[in-house]
Amino acid sequence: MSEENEWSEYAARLIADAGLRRSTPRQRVIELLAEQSCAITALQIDAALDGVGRATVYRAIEQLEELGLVHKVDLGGSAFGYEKLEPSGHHHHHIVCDDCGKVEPFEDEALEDAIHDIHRKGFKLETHEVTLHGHCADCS
Amino acid sequence: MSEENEWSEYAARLIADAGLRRSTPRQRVIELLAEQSCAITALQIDAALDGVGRATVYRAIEQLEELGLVHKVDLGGSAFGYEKLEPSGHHHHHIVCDDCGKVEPFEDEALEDAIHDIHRKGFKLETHEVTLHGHCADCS
DNA sequence: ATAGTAATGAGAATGAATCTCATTATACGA
DNA sequence: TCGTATAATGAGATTCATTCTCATTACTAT
Repeated sequence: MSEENEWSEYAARLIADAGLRRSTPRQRVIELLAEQSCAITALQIDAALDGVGRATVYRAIEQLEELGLVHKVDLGGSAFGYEKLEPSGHHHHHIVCDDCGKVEPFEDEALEDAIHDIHRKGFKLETHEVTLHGHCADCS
Repeated sequence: MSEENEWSEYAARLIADAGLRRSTPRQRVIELLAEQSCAITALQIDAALDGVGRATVYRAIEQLEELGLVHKVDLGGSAFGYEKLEPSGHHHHHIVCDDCGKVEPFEDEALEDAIHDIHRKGFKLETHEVTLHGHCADCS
């Protein structure tokens, strides 16, 4: 099974388990998010899905976030980006060019290890977000 | 010299080097940022400084950011936070409770080491931001 | 002191995100 | 399958952080 389908079926299951209905608009948001390999903004989703209202897009994202299916990331632009959270835990972080706004995903095992070694009394840690800032080759 | 004064004098120097004038409103923004031990929003700065216009606060922050004196952080709320960047490079990251919004700073040497070992071809890295998300003791 | 111009503040404008509420569609029991 | 309860939706209004405009003020160098 492709990773996209895996995630969207996983999402459908958690939605059902939460007692929410399987509505077409929400399903379309899920499928669009499933196709992305990196973050996408709420307004991009809204623009991509004709016939799905903006409010529905934001509501769907909010629910998916609460279920731990989607992660909000600040990529330096004017709007937030959202990306799916694989049930496997596999994920990437981002490098942002502060000049042109270009975003590139990256993965680093040592970084993940260091983060998982962090424990803070009184906090149950769930997710984390790492963003590296700098200048890309074109802007240097 | 206290760390606050160190930073605000460093900031004043970079402002001057950039050919900008030493204006009272901008100086007050710098001093307020210098006093903070963690992030503060633009509107909090605006509210704290009577007689300093909102536009001036945002403009000052923007300039300080460009000079590498201030760092913007997304702490999950509706507005961004800003905090001073010590010339020594000494800094902290943040743990956010996704339920109540509480923010706590933390430092971790192993994490910093792992980040400094990351190199990405075609990118000149400058700063980084790490945010851990979870639930605090009160919300668990 | 004065001229040149960076900087400011009040308020308007923008734009992402949220809210409202009348309408529609889904799930579930009969 | 039908009917009902109610979750979910969409259009548009609203909120609120941030940015822009522009006439006025105040640094700075001469």
